[in-house]
Amino acid sequence: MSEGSPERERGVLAKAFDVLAAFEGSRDGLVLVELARRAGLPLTTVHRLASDMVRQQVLERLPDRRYVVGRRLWQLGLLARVQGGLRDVALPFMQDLYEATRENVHLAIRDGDQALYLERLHGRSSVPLVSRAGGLLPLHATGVGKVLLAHAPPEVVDQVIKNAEKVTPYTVTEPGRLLRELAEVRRREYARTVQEMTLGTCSVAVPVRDPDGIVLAAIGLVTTTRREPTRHLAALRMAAAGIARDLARRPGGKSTT
Amino acid sequence: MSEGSPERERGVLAKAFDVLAAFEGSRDGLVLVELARRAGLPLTTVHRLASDMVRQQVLERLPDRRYVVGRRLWQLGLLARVQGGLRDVALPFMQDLYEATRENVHLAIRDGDQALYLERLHGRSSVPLVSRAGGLLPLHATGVGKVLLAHAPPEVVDQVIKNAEKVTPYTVTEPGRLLRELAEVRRREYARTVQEMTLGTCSVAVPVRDPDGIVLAAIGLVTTTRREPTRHLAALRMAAAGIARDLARRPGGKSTT
DNA sequence: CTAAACACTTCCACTCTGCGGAAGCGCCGC
DNA sequence: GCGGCGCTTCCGCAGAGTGGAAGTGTTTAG
Repeated sequence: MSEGSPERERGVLAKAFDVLAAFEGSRDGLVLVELARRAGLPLTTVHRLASDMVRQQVLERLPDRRYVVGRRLWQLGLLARVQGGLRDVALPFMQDLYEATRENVHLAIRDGDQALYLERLHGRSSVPLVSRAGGLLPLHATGVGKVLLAHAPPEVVDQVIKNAEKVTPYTVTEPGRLLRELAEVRRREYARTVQEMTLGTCSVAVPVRDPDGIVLAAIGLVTTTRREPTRHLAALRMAAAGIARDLARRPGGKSTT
Repeated sequence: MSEGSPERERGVLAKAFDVLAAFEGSRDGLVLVELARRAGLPLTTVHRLASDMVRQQVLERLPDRRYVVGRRLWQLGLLARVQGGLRDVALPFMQDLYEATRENVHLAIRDGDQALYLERLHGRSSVPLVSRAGGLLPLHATGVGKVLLAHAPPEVVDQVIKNAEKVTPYTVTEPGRLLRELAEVRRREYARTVQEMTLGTCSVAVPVRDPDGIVLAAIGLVTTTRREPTRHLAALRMAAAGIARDLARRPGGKSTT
């Protein structure tokens, strides 16, 4: 294969996960030929792998020939305690925050040069967003992302700034401006964005720290531009402090990553 | 292999999912030898498979040699829209229900002869429980389970009743008594249990129906025995009706399973 | 109505991946 | 120092997995 890695990299298992990864850009499932195309594998190979995974209930084949990710993968995925179970500790505080504000509530961690959303709470009256649990969004264009970036190692900051692209016309991508923003985030301990990820929305986010003061995650709110999110700053900080407190109280005390 | 199924069943993929399944009974991760034992596979085979899955970030190996399920599997698992995305539709209603009652809120579907929990919401003051999202519990011993069982095909009811075992001394397992309870659940459209799954707790659950009236899921509350859960019946029914209404409004209109 | 396009299934000769017991290493407890 | 435990590496080879080709069935366009 052309990946420049050990040729044993492309065994059955690797191919199976290529197939599963193909669903990441999909909303409504994929027919076999499209699945093969996205996975970058021959049709027959994908046919066989997909059939095996349907048998395992990892994939499901709908009557209209589309494949979707199956419940078995969902069940197995839930066995993961991402960031040491941070999501489970944070969830009650996120619920409190949702109740208090009725806005979208996000919890995210840094995953390389992106923000990985651990959870998103929202109500039926919350502004619709592109974020979802398990999803990745740019660090430079989101509130939680800016908090995470502000506390990232310098090489990550350099990489993100070098590759920063506009998502909306308002997305800040100029290196100098971004660096000043990140310094401001560290100084005042919160980030605020206006229409940088989605037009019509703005956000505010604060860091969640471990007992050693290391920033593990960011928690944030997203509202419409008609509602100023920083008025919820006190509530956000209370939620972040509560999460930090409960993390400190746990036997392990620290995350496993 | 001795499974009596097609011999191709035991390929690499099947073994890999055997390995992942081994984590289902685990809380704190597994060392290699324990993983091999639980997966029922030779040590060398599991070593190779586990190393491949670590490379894929599907598993993670901790400094103390334990393996845990990794964030990649979590991310891929979240691509599944179990029961057609029912959880996502139901979540705002579950949040409302949690706010109104401050108790554990469950959403479950029937998975063969067990209850599969799609989501569980709880606060820091809610009574601790064994249930978790992605987990399975017996149909005959839980509130949501009894609702699901009451609306299951007769062969499922027969199987569950035949195999019913006590989880606590209060678990109802006598066939006649169970059948009468299920008839009562159908008549009054809710189930109530007292200490059948966990001592000190009781529960109430109601059906969630699709536009054709088919019971898709059950939503329920679990409280301590000191707090009568049926006083929340009206709130539960409102939540179930709201979920049903939103399900009916969706383009697909129906679940995909 | 017909042809083209598309999605999918099955075949099968062949390659090379994946197999797992054995041997050996390192660490820990007694 | 020894035994037990967890883990890593080796390696010959059997058969699992490969994928292009051919064929089937359905849908779409003219």
